[in-house]
Amino acid sequence: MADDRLSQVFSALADPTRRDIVARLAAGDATVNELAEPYDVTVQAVSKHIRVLEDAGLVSRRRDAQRRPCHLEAEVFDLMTKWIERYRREAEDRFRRLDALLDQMDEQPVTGTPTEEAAS
Amino acid sequence: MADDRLSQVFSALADPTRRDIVARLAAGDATVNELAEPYDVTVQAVSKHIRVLEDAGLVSRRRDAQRRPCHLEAEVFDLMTKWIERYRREAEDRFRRLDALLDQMDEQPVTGTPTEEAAS
DNA sequence: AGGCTATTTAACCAATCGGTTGAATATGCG
DNA sequence: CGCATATTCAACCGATTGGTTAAATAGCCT
Repeated sequence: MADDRLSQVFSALADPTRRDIVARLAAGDATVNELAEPYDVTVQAVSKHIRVLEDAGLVSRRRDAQRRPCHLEAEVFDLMTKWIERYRREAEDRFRRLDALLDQMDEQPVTGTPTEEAAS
Repeated sequence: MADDRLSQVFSALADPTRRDIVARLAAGDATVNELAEPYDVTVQAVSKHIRVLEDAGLVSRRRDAQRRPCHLEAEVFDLMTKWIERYRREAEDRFRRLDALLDQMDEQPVTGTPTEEAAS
């Protein structure tokens, strides 16, 4: 994986277990053990998943005695949505222009040369 | 990588070269060779990248003689934005409720027991 | 048919990933 | 202190990834 922030975030969310962890953290903070409970992998594996989310900036952690509760940092989502929305909009605009062109051709079929069109 | 659609899409966009390809396709369709030109990897490597984007449903392809022009399928972005927005909203709502609670405590500091509060 | 261009397939390689087990570290509690 | 709990670190393993080179396939053009 490339080490830029956007790549890290997309990559972190490319794993279903990590997405599920994020989903659960959206409802409230939780410790590693709490998060690990529903999955049938070891707590060490979950600890690694959390590390990935933390490195991506999606999760931050407090200290509470021997516990390390996780907190979702939802602002990072903005990075993704901005990227996504930008290119979605570009593609949709292009699509709309094509639609408009087709409508225009429907009303006024192109039968001659561009020169003829310019003369009208 | 898990084989569910959302994982595929996130995973496909976790690579900067593939994100750049998507960005360029947002401006208009292009062939494999055209897409490969600016990068200093082989055209075969780019062909593989396009395959990944295609499998994720982000790109579709026409046939034009020996060329295979790529077209961006922006609808798939919806899958991601829906997922992201859902949990972002949940986390922000939680944050807002916490804010409201803090404001309330500011106006009316908690000095007694819950029983006292109920009696007032 | 034969050659040129565009693209994919195959086989390989080093690095990374997601998982494991086992040991280490950190902190609260009696 | 000594023990239990929570979490991480280290070493390892098989599968996947992103790249390579070399060969195969597909479809123009003369």
